[in-house]
Amino acid sequence: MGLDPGRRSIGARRNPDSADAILDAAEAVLVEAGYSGFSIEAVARRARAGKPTIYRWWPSKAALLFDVYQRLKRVDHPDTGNLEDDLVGFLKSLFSHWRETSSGSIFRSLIAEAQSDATVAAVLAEYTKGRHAHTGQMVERAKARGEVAADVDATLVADLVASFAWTHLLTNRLDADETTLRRAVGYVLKGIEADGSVDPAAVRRGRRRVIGRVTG
Amino acid sequence: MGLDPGRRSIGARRNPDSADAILDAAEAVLVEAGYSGFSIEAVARRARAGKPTIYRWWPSKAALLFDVYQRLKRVDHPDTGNLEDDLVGFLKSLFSHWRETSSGSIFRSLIAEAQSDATVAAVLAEYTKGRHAHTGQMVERAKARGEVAADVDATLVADLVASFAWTHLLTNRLDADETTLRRAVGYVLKGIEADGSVDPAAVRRGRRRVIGRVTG
Amino acid sequence: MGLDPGRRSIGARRNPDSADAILDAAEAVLVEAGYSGFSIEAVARRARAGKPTIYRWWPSKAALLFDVYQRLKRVDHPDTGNLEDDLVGFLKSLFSHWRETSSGSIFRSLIAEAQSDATVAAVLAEYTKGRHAHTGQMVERAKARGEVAADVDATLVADLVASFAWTHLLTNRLDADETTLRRAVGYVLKGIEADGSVDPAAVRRGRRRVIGRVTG
Amino acid sequence: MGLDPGRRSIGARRNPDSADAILDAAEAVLVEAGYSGFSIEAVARRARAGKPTIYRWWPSKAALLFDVYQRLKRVDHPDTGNLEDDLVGFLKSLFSHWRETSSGSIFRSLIAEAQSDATVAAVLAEYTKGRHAHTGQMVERAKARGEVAADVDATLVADLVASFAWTHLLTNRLDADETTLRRAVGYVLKGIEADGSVDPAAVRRGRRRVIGRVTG
DNA sequence: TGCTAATCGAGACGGTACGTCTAGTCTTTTT
DNA sequence: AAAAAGACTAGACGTACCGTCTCGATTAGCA
Repeated sequence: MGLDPGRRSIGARRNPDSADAILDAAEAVLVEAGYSGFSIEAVARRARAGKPTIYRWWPSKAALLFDVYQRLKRVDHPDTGNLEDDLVGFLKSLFSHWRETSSGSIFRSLIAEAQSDATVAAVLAEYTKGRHAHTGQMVERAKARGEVAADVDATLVADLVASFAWTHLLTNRLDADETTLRRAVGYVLKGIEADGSVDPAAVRRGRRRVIGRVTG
Repeated sequence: MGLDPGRRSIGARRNPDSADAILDAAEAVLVEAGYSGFSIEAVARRARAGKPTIYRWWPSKAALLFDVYQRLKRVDHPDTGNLEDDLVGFLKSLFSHWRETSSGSIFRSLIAEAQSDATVAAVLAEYTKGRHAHTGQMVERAKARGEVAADVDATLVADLVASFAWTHLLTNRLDADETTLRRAVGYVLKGIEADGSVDPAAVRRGRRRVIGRVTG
Repeated sequence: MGLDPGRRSIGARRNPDSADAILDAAEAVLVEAGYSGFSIEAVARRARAGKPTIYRWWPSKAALLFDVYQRLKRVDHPDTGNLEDDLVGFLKSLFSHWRETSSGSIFRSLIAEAQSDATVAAVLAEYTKGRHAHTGQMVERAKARGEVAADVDATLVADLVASFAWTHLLTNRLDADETTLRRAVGYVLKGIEADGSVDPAAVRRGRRRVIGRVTG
Repeated sequence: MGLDPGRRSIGARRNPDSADAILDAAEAVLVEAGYSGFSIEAVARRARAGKPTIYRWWPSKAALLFDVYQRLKRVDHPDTGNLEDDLVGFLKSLFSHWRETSSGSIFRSLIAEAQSDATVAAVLAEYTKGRHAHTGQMVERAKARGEVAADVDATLVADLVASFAWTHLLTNRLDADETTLRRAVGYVLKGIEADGSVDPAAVRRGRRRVIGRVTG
């Protein structure tokens, strides 16, 4: 861990060991004590760092959280050649990433922090926008393949999907199974109206229930 | 406001004036100082109430927030006889309610609070579940009318729609115009696939089977 | 003890059971929790009485302490026919009374209380004056027997002896053995005994009154 | 007063300005509001100091009182070459010191505090012991001069004299005139002189007039 | 090589809020 | 009329953090 007791200044420039020790400590504190126990004071104690050292490099609690999150965040947007699988795969990997690393706790904390700190909110908004654009590319690829209507707002679709993920994170429902994720994605992709025509469950069972507008 | 300086005990039972003054003060503090400035101490000061009086009736900051929210929350689930209009109307009224009253700030704060306090998280989860069930009834009505496939998971649809609302609240995007809301609802209702008619299984097998609007 | 759970009002007059229960509880609280844990609140809880009931009959914490003390205080001023034995006996019985009942704690508390409450101080002063007069009677009896010079200030002697007792109480030194008490009394006595020989007043007037054992 | 608004940390060590401001404030609060109005909160307000700064250096209310008292306490034990004058002088200077500075209030408070806090009691006991030893030296000097019998317990004499002072402090009787003090001291002294028969006035003149047990 | 400047751990500082405790007052209900 | 019950405002308790500050030590890079 970053508990290097003899860590000192390395001269008139940032000591990367300190930065690492602080990020390590921040993650550890968050995991062990939760967001409510996460304080600059606790991180400094854990990292054997002076508080000013933290404040020098991270202006706020959230900035620190953000860096910790960035260090962990590696969610790929798969390209299976099929939008449903892309989206389900994205949600699955995001959920499991949030569940199995500390990144879930961190991101929750970040969202919470944004509710009381406007600058954090701005940063989070910016970040979210970027992520939506990124996720939206899966939809754009589907458009290019002709899977999806050309006038569909890819960012809005990304927003719908990401929103679903966010709220499940925020309400401790990251244990959703693949069936539920696939069903949710299916609703966005194919709709739920009676003559939207495909029953996803039926489809999965290998049968089709044609419901409407079928003639002859 | 509730700044009744002469408020006293009314005997060995709860004084509703005090309760009101505290809820009023809580709302005012939240509006004026934001979630970061929202403290029991500040509420007590504003309400001219003793802290123990607050703690006697609300075990936590969140419990107080919750009551303040409940006092304001009046979002109806319209019954227009048409699911799209129902859902768009629901989102519109929810967004404007959050935008135009303090309930938006309060609910954001509540979600934030839930991230650091497990009991709040539990209460919020319970509440959310109830709201989803309620919203899901719009879908159930549509099912009954035959608008929506019988095996659609109404709660999941409600989840999708509510998630969209939550994230817009949490990221300061309550200014979404009706067009955007209608489009988002439309995606869930009708799907986004090119002609609403792709058999995903087929796609998964690399082929496309046109299933709808098939003539002859 | 006074923990009668079903005690009720007995109508439009003071309920002696309540008074007793309160005094019992006050004593018990003082013994169990010490002066720092002694509060009207705690006494009310212990006595299963309402705080107003206590305040109705005892205007202050000290008034209650005083009554509790009075209930216990039974220190006799022995008359052995010899002043030294009288005073030593008095101190012995006072020390053991303070040591072996709760009255020591109570009186200490009373003195402490008097330091922050002027009305208590006044009551205590009055009480002390009365006790000194009482104790002084032992000296007066000795005067009558000719043991002590006629112009000795009996109250001042009582003051000296009582002061010794007070400070030993206040500094947890009630374990003084009889030898010490007798020695202390002895120091005071030999100066006032009829043949202790010098009349201080006379000395101050520049004259000497030889009192005893002078020959030639 | 100590109302230095810009007082700040001077690095990772105690700021003597803060300490002074706090001691000043403590004394002022005690003088102005009395012991009942003396709270750490009030001292912090008065000193413009944070409560934790006070608690960092003084573990309890009493520790603070003690330091304030120590700052003021300058009672000399005079050496007039005559024990009576030494003791009367000591009492006179102690009484006037207690009367004319705030040290009287402070010491009273300290004694009161000791009645509810065992650690304070211990400190006070230690302090008292030290003072008695100190005062006892006046008696020891008198022994060396042959004024006092060799087997007299100097500490016990000091105890008797100090007890008299304490109780007068605790019962608002610091207005005792010199005659009373001299009489009280006289009572104790005449009993401890070498043969119970010295004329103090004569001693003061440097001569000893044997008055008792004189033969032929 | 010696000086300057930035960085480090450390921890004190003035503050604010926490959640609990007690003070003393008040009113209703019960006897 | 008095007791029980318990709510009320008020404010102190001692603790945890906040974000800022100053210190003395350390070391890179410039002179």
